[in-house]
Amino acid sequence: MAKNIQSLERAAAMLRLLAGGERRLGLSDIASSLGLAKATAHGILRTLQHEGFVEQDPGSGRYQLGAELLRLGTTYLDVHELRARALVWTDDLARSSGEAVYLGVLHQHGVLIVHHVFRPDDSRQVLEVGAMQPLHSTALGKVLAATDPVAHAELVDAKREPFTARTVTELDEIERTLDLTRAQGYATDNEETLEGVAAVAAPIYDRRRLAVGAVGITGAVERVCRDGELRPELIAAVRDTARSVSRDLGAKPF
Amino acid sequence: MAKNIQSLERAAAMLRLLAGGERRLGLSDIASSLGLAKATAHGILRTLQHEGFVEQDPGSGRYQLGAELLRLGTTYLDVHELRARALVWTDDLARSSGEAVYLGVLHQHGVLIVHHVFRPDDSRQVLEVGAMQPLHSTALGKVLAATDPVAHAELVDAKREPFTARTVTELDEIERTLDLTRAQGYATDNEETLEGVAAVAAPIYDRRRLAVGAVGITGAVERVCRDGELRPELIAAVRDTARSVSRDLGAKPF
DNA sequence: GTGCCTCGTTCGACAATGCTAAACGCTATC
DNA sequence: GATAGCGTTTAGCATTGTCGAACGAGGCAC
Repeated sequence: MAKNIQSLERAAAMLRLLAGGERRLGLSDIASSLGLAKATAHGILRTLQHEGFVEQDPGSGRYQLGAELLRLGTTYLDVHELRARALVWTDDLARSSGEAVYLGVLHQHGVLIVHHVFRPDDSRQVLEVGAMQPLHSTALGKVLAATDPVAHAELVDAKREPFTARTVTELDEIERTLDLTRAQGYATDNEETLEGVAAVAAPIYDRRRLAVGAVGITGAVERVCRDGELRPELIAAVRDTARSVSRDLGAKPF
Repeated sequence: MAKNIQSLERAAAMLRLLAGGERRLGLSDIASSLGLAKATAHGILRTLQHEGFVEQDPGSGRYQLGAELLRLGTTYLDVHELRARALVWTDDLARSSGEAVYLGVLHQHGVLIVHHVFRPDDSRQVLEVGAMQPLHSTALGKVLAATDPVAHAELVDAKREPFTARTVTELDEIERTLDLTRAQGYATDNEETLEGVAAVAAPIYDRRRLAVGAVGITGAVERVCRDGELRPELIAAVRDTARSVSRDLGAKPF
């Protein structure tokens, strides 16, 4: 394996550290967290600051993430082909289902939300684009783990946190769920991630028949479930949407 | 001035290049655009790819921005203090004015939108968080240029593009507008950026009385204007919101 | 089908580059 | 007013990233 550039790896580690820590971090904290000399950390931070990737509070001297990350992150969305193709279909799905729609792709150890359509009512909702969801408990995550080998490996390696009483963390049982997901072409999340919240998701394929993402809806269990199971018409709507997006991406329907 | 880390500067230039180019770029294009040897560019790109900041299309081998940027950019919003304080007030402003609300901060040569509340009706709207607005023609930009010396310098240096027939590009006239903005405490954009669209904005100050951002509303000129001027009640609402956020940030009201 | 061109990638050697450790000025604290 | 901690700067060394050239794989034209 070829060698990567040291200063870049360290800069990336700093950005992730700043993203993880709740509030701003001081230079000494950053240096000791990464095992670097203060001067080394300072040189990297100075450059990152000059480029807009980190900002420094003038008063305390502490560092936090910079605005350029927001600008570039938004640009990533603009270029994202899957997201662009899905935009039309997800709006329809939100309207027909009456629930919030999420579009996610595999990123590192979880699902990165790249598109989010609000539930079509006037309630206050926060945009979750850019947020991460776990692989083992969410509908989007199970779909990706069942259809993308890389996602599956990530799920096996990850520590599977129990979020609610219904969260499945044992690998054997999860594998059986993934087999079922592959067989029926969709996955559900019945209060396994959040109490009172259920979800359905289906995979999106590209022209090489590789899974490139997943689309699904999420809503209060009282609305999206009946007799403890996801309502069939919602499952059908989600699967139709996934198929439509796949076809837009060039996947053959047979 | 201290020296910055070369490889980091080059990596940042690459990310910006990838953000600027419409579609994916090839290695040779990137290397020649930045005046680097192909091997040098490849080493940086390989590291950026490993860290998730760029992705490579398996088929064509071309490079594009990576998902980690979206994740970090969203985290930037979560940590953003001004945005957090403004969240409550901007919702109220959108409801009372019936128009879309924007919150912006100075970034590089323009205004970066860090918060956007949709106009409270059922029309289809696209989220503009992460987008940039010019300093010389928008209400947010004029407010920042009038109250932040750094923003003012950026405005003077920038090339001021005429977007509509009403866009003011001459520096003398802009300076007079900025004087007026300082005197009355708000700025307007009367079809100077987009035909048929007008805006008002007011500055937000921190506890040291330094301008840290601007908040404003934007809407169709038929709704927000009367007799060719912004409606006074909208101006008052925007200024009230700006004052409330400033007070939340610790600014003394006197 | 074959040649050619261009692409992304790898290799090895050089020296420029970024790293380390120690000292600096500063602010806040007690 | 001494101290402890902060972010920052400095100087010198050797590690590190850079470069030019060569490699192998695809794609296009003919």
